[in-house]
Amino acid sequence: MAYRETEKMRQRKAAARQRIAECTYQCVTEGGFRNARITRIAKLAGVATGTIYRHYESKEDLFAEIFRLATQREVDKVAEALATPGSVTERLENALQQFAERALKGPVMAWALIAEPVDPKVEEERLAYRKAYANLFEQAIREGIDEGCVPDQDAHQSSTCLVGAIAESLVGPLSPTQNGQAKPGDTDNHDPLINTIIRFCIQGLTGTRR
Amino acid sequence: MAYRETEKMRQRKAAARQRIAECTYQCVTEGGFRNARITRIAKLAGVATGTIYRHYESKEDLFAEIFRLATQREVDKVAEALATPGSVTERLENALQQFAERALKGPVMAWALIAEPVDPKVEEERLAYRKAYANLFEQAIREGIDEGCVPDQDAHQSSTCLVGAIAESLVGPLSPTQNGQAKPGDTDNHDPLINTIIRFCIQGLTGTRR
DNA sequence: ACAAAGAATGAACAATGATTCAATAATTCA
DNA sequence: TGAATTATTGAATCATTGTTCATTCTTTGT
Repeated sequence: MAYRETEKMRQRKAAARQRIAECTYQCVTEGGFRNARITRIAKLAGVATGTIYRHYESKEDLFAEIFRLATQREVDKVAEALATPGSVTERLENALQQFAERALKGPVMAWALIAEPVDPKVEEERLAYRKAYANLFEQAIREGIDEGCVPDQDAHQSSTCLVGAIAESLVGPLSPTQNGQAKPGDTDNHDPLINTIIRFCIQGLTGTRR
Repeated sequence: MAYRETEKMRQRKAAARQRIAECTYQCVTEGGFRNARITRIAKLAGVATGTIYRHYESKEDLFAEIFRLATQREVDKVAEALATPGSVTERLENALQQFAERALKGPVMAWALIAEPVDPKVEEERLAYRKAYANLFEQAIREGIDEGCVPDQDAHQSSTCLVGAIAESLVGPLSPTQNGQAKPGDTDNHDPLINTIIRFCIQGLTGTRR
């Protein structure tokens, strides 16, 4: 016996894996999943294409992991906004705003996560994460119902509506067709859009004019 | 000169084109766009694969046409429901119900139209049709605002929220993963789901509890 | 019936990119 | 150092399907 994986090697491999993940993330950030080629990722990460397959079963697996990673960040932000002190409606408003603002700030990635056509395994992740969002909102709605500031309702269904309303509202502005060649000074003021979304959702939940 | 296209030929060609369209529609109804192979469609339609290319530029073009066709049917139904006599809210409720019921009755096609990952050209059609839905709802909302039964608001944004809420609510029940092997007596009662959607949307619009 | 023109055929082709794997390099430890 | 083991490489391979096109069959008008 003359070779046993040592700690140093383990770390080096972990670093390579991480670099691959980061470069994939970067590729997706730049052009979505469809345009992220394994060869391109490998080149970016400074490894051979084959090496990627020692770290990930397949392209779909790699993409699914990156999808999870990217979405989890967003889910965490929403969770954070919902965990803030304040009334349930305030917290929901914060969460929706957070979600929309972050999406509009990183439109390509947001579009990749929300609406880009993706491979089945990645689509599964998307489904799962939409549920994750819905669950967060659902919990907040439940609290609202308990506190009495939100009327009794099917919290799960309502949260789904909420996720749909915000996602759909963003698809237009995020779509690459629509977003084709962003104008140079494209710092559109999205506040009115965000405000309308928030109003619609809060009203939908509470049935109270605002 | 010895051959000139005659009326009979024109009709025969038109019939072939239509048969191709119908068979594509059927394939999509059975397994979505992804599983609809050109060869399968050709066999179903009783023509050679090459023949399909005398009628359509490419697979994407064919699929885009079928997408248009299928979605237009649904758009028409929604338009119909919105053109019914009654108050704006009643009509909106009818339209939402119509949309949801039809989707749940033909879940594979509905999923293909709403959420299945599709080729770019088809995705464009989807974007266009989502706008078509939104425009219909937008007009109704405008009428509501004029009539005074809906508070003043950005009708376009609101209609988008509305489309998103209903689409998202249906994605879960429609998704093939979730819908995997439908149980034999799968005539789930979807009324509660539909009612929640309607309530959320109408409240979102009007800010009035119901 | 026949020549001209077009339509239909479907096996072969092409394009795309993910994946493999034989060869090579690097690492470990006695 | 060198043998054993593992990691890396990247050009070649594979797999999947949409698309083409030389050939064959139909239609048409004289």
